[in-house]
Amino acid sequence: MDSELHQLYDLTGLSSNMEDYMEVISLLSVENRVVRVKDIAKKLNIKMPSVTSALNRLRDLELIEYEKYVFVELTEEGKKISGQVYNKHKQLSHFFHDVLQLNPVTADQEACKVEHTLTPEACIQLHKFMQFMKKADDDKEPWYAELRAVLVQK
Amino acid sequence: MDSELHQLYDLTGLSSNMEDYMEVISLLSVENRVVRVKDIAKKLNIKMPSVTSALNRLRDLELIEYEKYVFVELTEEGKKISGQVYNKHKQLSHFFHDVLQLNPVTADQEACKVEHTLTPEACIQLHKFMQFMKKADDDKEPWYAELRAVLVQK
DNA sequence: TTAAAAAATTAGACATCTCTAAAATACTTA
DNA sequence: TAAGTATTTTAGAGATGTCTAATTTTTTAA
Repeated sequence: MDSELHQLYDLTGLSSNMEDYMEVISLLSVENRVVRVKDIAKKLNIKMPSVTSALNRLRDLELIEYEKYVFVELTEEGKKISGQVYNKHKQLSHFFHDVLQLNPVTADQEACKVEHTLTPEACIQLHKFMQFMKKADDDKEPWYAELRAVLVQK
Repeated sequence: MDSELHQLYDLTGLSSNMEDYMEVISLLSVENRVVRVKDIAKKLNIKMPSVTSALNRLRDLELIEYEKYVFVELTEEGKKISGQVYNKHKQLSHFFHDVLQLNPVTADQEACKVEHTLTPEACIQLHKFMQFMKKADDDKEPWYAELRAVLVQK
């Protein structure tokens, strides 16, 4: 159990920016048939030449398959890493939305930033915490309703 | 009340690194009589020339008073900003320690990283959340004891 | 099938933040 | 007070990650 969680939250060894690229590539490869430089740039709010140079670095790290003018694909290693980042993201985004009651968009933005900094240990604890909170919500615990009321207040 | 909180958590407009410098300078000016380049470097785990160049930038921003070979002091604006960062830090460190049950050192490290990314809105919600949790702890709510038990488990 | 439009890349610059090596300044103590 | 030590700064380089302008390649459509 412990080792499973560790696997989920293992560090990638990538910079925040590179992790962002991996995550966006992963998202786009689900959303669209192909992953375009233009779309990566749009999602990350940067210009295309920045994407090209990032893709070259990610290819050198063997996290993507990429040749000039050809669409991008994740390698097995790349899928593993983007999956790890995405798991952290989901966890955090739930925390910010379901617990702290931020609106979904803000919760997502917040998760985007924090996901790169959380250590495996913190993720494991957050995971346990979120399970507890989810159960309280499902069981309609009165204290959980109170918490929600407090957080929704201006 | 709302505006008070906003003031506490307002963004500094500084990069993560610059915020770290401000925080360390603030800490050292409490700990020691004077703030030395050497000590800043040690706290941030970097070399002295990096500190010198950061100090020049912070002086240009009028956040510190600094002249070559003379000890560093925070300006009023600098105190305000380092205070804001420190408040976020304290909040987060409590969350990681008191709620998620990370050990104090890890909790502090985690806070150090996250403190630069949290928006004012998220901070406000976290603040409310922490107040609720503290009250539950003080009131010895059974569910709070359960939560703690879950989080302490391996 | 070829001209126009769209997409992507290259080239080169710039900001941030770090480093090492060497020089300058300040402090200490014999 | 002068020599030696500690501290700080300068100079210059390198990594990361961004940009604009110009060029190249691919796609589209007349």
